[in-house]
Amino acid sequence: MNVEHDTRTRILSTARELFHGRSYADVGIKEICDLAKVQKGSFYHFFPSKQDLAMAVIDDMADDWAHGFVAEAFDQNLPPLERLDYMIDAAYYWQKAAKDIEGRMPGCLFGNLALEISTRDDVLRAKLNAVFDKASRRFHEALDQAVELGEIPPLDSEATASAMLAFLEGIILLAKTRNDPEVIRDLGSAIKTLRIELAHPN
Amino acid sequence: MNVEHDTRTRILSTARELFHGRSYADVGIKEICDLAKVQKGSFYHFFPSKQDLAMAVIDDMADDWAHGFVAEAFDQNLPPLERLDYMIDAAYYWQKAAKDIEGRMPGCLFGNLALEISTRDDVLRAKLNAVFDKASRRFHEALDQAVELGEIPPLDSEATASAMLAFLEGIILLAKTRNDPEVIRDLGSAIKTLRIELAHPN
DNA sequence: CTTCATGTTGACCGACCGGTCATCTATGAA
DNA sequence: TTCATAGATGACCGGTCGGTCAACATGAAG
Repeated sequence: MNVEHDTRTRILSTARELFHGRSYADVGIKEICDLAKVQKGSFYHFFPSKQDLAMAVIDDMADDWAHGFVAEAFDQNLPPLERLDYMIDAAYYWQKAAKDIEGRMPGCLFGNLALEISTRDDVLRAKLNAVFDKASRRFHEALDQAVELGEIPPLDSEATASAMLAFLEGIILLAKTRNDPEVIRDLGSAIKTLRIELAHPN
Repeated sequence: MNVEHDTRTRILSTARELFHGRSYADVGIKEICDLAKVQKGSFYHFFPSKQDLAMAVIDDMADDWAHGFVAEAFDQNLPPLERLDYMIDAAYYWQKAAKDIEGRMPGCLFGNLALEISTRDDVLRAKLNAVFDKASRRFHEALDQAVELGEIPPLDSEATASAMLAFLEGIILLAKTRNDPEVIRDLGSAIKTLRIELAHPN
């Protein structure tokens, strides 16, 4: 067992929770250490800086995400268009659960961090961008398959995929501002109506 | 002339710029004072706390916004559906101008603040929510008029309006993460395809 | 038994945080 | 001329920030 990395893991998951629930700037290293029951010197043994911690947190969350409900939602056995609904549902239930427990909607960690730090830290911005790109590719794939199966007419699937991801982030943003996860369900159904036509192949 | 309020105005516009370009937590009162050429004591003469400053900044920006290009975009003389494109265009040009000057996309001040502080400060959250509500009403009105004019079939105009606002915020978020204002134009066109049907009137 | 790497401890650093306050100045009305 | 008020000044507060460091514990390899 990775007892050797237990401390690191504890730091990581504590930081993830705190960053997600509040913000990057608002959470101090001391607070993370206290909650994770780790000494400050130990922290800096594993993470050279707060920025490095943020990088690790993003990686960690992106992994859990990709192998968790995103993998479920974009299951190849599901009809492509149903995957979109599944993704919305997953976001809804996640945020609802969080709100039921903590009383407030944390929103999407990636979206939160992106808006908070992408003007200040280009490295973190690039990393978050990569996460979004990867997510966008899932939508892209689903759309291409839907076209192949004749479920929808041909369209600019790459741009539409990005638009769908943007819409997902947007409704989570709005839901968080309203502190009401139901917004995700109420508006989320519209994701399938989004559509960007193929450019004229002049 | 309001020389009497010149100091206050300088604080306000400086804070607005800094909050918009970076974040709430990352900008200190000292920095605002230095840039606005105001003494700290003077600052606290006008604003009881940083939170009050944020409130004022949001009000200030919301005013400029409502009377500025939002008023233009949602001009009653424009065909309803064109207003949507106009709004996307306005967002695009604004962000592009900002990037050309400062090298980075600040995104939407309201969206930025909403994700950063709405889990920590319910008063500010409520204020931002009100701003979004007001913006949503413009979309709502445009949609209702489009239905009236027979330009689009009847739909749940209120929910669709919210979805459109969410989409706008979402593409700005994605564009900011990519640091590329073109994203707004490329994806923005899809806003008109968003559609939420009326609930079954069983 | 020694060596060395991995990890732990907690005191410590300078800088900065949001916020306070006594003091001073400028203005305009009585 | 007096007086009240609005505003400006900058030193000061306790606390926290991200980060450093030398000393120490542990355990496996030689």
